[in-house]
Amino acid sequence: MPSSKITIKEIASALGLSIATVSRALNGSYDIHLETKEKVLAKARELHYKPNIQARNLLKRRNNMIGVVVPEFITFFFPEIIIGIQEVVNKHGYQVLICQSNESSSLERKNVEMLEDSMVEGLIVSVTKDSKNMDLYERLVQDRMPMVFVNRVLPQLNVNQVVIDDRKWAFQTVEHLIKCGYKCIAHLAGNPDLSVTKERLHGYLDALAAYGIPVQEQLIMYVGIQQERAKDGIDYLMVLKERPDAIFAVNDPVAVGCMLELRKRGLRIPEDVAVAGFSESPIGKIMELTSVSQPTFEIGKIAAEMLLKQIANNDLPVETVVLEAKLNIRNSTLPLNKRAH
Amino acid sequence: MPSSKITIKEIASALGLSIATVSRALNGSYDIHLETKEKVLAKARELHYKPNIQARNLLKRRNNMIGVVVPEFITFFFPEIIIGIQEVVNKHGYQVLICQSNESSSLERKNVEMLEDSMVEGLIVSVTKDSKNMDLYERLVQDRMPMVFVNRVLPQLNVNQVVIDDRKWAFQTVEHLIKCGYKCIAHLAGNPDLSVTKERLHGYLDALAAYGIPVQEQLIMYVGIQQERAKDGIDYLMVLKERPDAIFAVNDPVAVGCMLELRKRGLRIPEDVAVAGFSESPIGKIMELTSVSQPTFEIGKIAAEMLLKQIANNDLPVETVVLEAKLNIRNSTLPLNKRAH
DNA sequence: AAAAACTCCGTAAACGTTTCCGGAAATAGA
DNA sequence: TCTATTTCCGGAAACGTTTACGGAGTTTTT
Repeated sequence: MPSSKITIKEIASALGLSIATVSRALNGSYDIHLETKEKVLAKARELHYKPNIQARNLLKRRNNMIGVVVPEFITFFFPEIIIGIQEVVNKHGYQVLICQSNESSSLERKNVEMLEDSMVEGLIVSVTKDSKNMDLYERLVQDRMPMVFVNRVLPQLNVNQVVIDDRKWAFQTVEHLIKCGYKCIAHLAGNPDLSVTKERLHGYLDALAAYGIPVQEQLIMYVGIQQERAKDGIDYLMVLKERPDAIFAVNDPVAVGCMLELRKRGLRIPEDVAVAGFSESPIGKIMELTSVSQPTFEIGKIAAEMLLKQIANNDLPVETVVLEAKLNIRNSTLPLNKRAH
Repeated sequence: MPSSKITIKEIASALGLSIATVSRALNGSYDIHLETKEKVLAKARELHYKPNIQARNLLKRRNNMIGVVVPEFITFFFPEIIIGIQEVVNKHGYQVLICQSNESSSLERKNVEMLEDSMVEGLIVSVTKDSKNMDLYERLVQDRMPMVFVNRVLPQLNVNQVVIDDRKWAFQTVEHLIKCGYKCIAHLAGNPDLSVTKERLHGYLDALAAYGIPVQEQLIMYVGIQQERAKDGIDYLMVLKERPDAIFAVNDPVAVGCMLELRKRGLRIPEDVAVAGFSESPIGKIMELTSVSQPTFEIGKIAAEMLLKQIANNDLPVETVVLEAKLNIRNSTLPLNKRAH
């Protein structure tokens, strides 16, 4: 019963030893007689001794914790990244404090400050969709807080990053649409301040340019990144004089929203309108949505490794790691000759 | 730049005060001259002073952390519960250490032990599908660790729980199928050791009994709780002499797996086979799956409140809270007269 | 046989706080 | 003016560890 009150001191007095000897017995094996070491270990087991890591941490000026801040963890994406992170850091004796900012930059700020107060040794961050806390992160960089940004980054910030080449993969996706014979390709973009929004839009424009297709401003609409926002995009696109025959959405939720909305209107996918997404999701897969899959676990693992390295040596040069991705083609986009008519 | 090294001592010597006064100035307002208090606060701001909570925690013998162990957090279910938990505990200055056991009871054990070593003040747990760590939790109960179990519980354990009445809602779901006119209702059950498996099976049997339908053992199959496992169930059920015209699945993933597998075989839902799930998921909703929705956020919130109460007073009687749920009827189950033929 | 080296252990300081206790100075009461 | 009270502050202990230092006892070296 007196389980949580057992300290090194109790063991010492129970055995007529000093706390120093007990500590040595429990930790290493230097300067300690084997016999007394075993006596101590036995007594520790008997009393259900658990070391107080807070005391240890205080002394060593660390706490074996890192913080993770993500915009949400309802969908599979960030949870998978987090699992990757945990897999790596747990092996090194670290625990992870996970915060979700619910896409609110003020909550994000609060979370980061809470983690700072908790004295985490480092931070892995993916910012909210409005990316508003530049000042906060600038201060943290200045205060030399080890940090790694993943997926949604702040390009202006000189800090470690783990990303994929959103621009390149957006290019490939749109190129695929072009090669399928789609003539009028719209883009539903995300929140304008988001790094991934800009990159993917860039890739879309690159592809059009590469194939000599003139850009039509009216085919680009910023709808955000949530499924429910797709309706606005469809409402708008479907009444254009020149109606698009394909849509490249900024991500899978929006693409899925498009598919549901198009179906509601009795339009066939891909015969009437093709749809492609980004950051392949389980739902997208089930709905046969063409999309780019990201190496989520890998992102987490790499980010964690970079962070641990930086914690160990805070003078390492800042690094950006770009991971590979993959375009998975499914029935939401098909070449002309394979489409039913 | 000397940001993280500023202690109360630095402030004291910079101002020619004792650390005691500085501490008083920073904390409360007793026994302190207003003027010196303000001087201290100003200096603290100037030096970017951040209190060392580890030292404080050591002294106060707490650490403002609780642990959460869930079997997974890839799907929406547990993340939503976790958000509910965080919302409550953050308000009380607590942080949450989140662990996922990946449905492995040995990893679950490791996680719990890690959390114990981290000296969390309490634990919220949902066990893995094989529910194997009874001894561990018994010890924790004996050691008076504040704990609340959610969703997947250990009924033999005398500990706080937050659940829904799985049996009742399974009953209602199957009753709905019966009232729709389905004559041969199969049940794909989860892992046999899981509390929810047993309860939902119970509800299924209750409903059959209530409507005088004889139980047919061959219509019940334990397939587990994962989407991929649904194929086994369909493979088996679809070759029975008396083929079922409705399936009640233990949860949404299995139900979704059924729908996909049935579609592959060209069977129509619900005309050829109806499908109902449990614990409504976003994917299920999109696929028009009839299911029981659980109040996930609420589960988290209530569990957190119970845990905080128990942390504050460890002598409270053990309690089981049963929350309401809701049966949402969709196109995967339709009454005879509404089905297309 | 004395000096040197090695084993093993205890003392005490340190990590950064909070808080009890006592005391000096200032104010109040008589 | 002298005592009683109040206001404000410093000293020091405590939380549970780890570890540098020194020293007693034993073993090895010369």
